[in-house]
Amino acid sequence: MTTTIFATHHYNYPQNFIEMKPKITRLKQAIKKLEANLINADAEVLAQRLASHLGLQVDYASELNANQLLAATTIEGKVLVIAGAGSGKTKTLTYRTSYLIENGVSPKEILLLTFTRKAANEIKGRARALLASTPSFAQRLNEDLVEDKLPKNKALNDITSGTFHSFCNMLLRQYSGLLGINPRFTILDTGDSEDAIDLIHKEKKYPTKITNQAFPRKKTLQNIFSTSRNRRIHIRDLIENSYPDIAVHIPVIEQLAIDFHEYKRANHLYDFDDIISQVVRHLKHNDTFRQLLQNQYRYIMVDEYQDTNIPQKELIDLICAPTSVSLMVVGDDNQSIYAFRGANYENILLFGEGYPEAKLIKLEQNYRSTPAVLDYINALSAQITLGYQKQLYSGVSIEGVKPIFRRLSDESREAKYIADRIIELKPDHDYQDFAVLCRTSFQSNYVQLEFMERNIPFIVVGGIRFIERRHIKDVLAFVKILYNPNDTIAWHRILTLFKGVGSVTATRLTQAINADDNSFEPLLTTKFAKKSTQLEPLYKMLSQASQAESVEAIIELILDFYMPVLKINEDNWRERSEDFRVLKNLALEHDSLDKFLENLALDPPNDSVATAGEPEKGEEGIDKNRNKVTISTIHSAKGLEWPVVFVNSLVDGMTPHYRSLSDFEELEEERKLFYVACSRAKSRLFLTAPDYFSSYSGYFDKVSRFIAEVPADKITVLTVKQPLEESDDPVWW
DNA sequence: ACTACTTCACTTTTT
DNA sequence: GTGAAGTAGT
Repeated sequence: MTTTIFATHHYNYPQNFIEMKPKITRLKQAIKKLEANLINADAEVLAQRLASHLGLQVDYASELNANQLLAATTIEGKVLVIAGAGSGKTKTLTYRTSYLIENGVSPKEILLLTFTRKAANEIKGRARALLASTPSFAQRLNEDLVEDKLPKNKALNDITSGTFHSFCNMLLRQYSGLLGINPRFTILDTGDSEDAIDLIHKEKKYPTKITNQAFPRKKTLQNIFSTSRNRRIHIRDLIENSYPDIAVHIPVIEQLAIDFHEYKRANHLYDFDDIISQVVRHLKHNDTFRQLLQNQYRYIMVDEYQDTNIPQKELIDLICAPTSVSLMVVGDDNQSIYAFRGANYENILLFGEGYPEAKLIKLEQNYRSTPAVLDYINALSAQITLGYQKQLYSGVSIEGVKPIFRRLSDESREAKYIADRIIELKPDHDYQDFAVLCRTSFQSNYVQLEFMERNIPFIVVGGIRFIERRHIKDVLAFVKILYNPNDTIAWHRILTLFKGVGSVTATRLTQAINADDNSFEPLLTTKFAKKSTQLEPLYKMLSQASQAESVEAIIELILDFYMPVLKINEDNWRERSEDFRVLKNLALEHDSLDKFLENLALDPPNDSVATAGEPEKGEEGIDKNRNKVTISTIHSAKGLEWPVVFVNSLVDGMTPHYRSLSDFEELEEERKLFYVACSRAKSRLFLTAPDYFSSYSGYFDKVSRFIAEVPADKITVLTVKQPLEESDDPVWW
């Protein structure tokens, strides 16, 4: 029996474990079944495979390891690739893409779905570089191109790639005729959806209270509607199970969901869920549409499959239904951390159930971490109840340093300890080699403070996103109504900016405009016109903007109008207006309104980045702006890596988060989250925990169970006997 | 429609 | 313990 750290601690197991058992059993069976279809790299088979294509330009065999090569060259059938942390997943997809093309697959037949556009572009870009770097292929490409008078590298641009949302958005617009929908729709982000729900609630005059039980807030409602759709749970069941205190409102909420849906359809509005679900609906009911896509996309690759939700899985299944369509889904079941957004970890575990003939390939060689770190993350992996068997191994023989766990009296000490280690290791590293990963963004505050005091430059990832800032949403609302005058949510947002115009007037005015064939005249002519002196200038601005030549010109006009309004409404208008520069730059990059709006909605700039600290003076060869310590939430760190990683707040209640303690699946996801955090480290991993954590939610003082449950030999626990230089704190168990 | 008071929810957030 | 959002009263 292995000794674990803090073996004396007792942690309550989630109460619903018993109920979970049948589900666990089913999942385990599905896993076992697919494990039986595991294919391993057989040198002979691979050699044959490559030999049969003597014309291959890229040297796949020397660039990839055996299983990567297997995955890259298995191009028919349905395949699940379990790609462990740091196992070269992107590289494999890149080489597979180029292998497909070298095998004569037309780029137009390839569909590559990822979770960010960045990932899709990276794979495409790297595949292009790969093919271009082999002279004869590049030449061949060019010859084709001269012939077809196509721009350079057009071939790879023809690959359909992007996120599920951008793919579906494209389909809805491109096939609007076939599907019988209006292609000029606008996209509601989460906040817009909330506003819409609230608006409908008021318009329909539904009760706000039943027997003294308050009606849920718009945020809660949006959450319920979205979860209900993404996880395919009836609103009634969802509320009864997860929101029991609002059960009296179920009938009204169900009706509201229907109203919300009709409202969106009537006004050409799609929320994030609609974009996918509507495509799924059309695929199910429109045979022409389905066959069209099935014939077009013959080679489909899906990245991060563990984080797909049910509608996304259905979308893939509908297109991939014919056995002739090739499907490769890639993911790591240990890294599914987005259940709160509807991601369904069962998709990856049940892959073999949907495709009984499916093959399984595992990438287990890790190119990131030292053996000492790998040993630890393998031990963490062993604690995860459900998943494919996997054992990561390192190609590196230098053992490295075991992860270090250190408990400190409070969060400030924790931050100090982290800063100390950075200063200590700095001689051998750049600042950009370090990352501090936190369970919640709030937990980074102490670290930020400490870094500021010590002049450690840092960059914070996460927080309020650019696109969600109020003034950005305001400006975009103007753009939206120019594109889709039926965007009642945008109208409402604009009109209520003005003093004297409230919810009622805004709704009436919007109705008048929509009823008047979307002319802006009612701003001047209706009895509401004199509610605010701003309406006439608004009319003028909109009329001008609708004639404007470029997106940039439109933004300029809007800003001229909006700046005075912002000055009245916000004290920090100067600070806020800084963001408009970003907006203007984006406008320059787009030549049409729909592309501009689409990009902002589906690929928003990640400019919510706060920075501080003095850049290093005279440091050579390093971009000052980039040489900073990263402070990030664990979620935002997924897919990234650093030589030195710190994970803080390892108190049971913070990590795992107290809201997850009573639910088996939620606790399991927290465990995976910790796994993601630790597997970001290349050579050094520091784990820290304060002595206690207390808030409105309770008082927590046990070390995280994720630390406690791992065999003691995998980690170095610093104790009193190994004091740190300035350590005057007692060491806490 | 605006304001002052009260209540409530409160991780994570690739879309 | 804190902010946003909802309610009641002007």
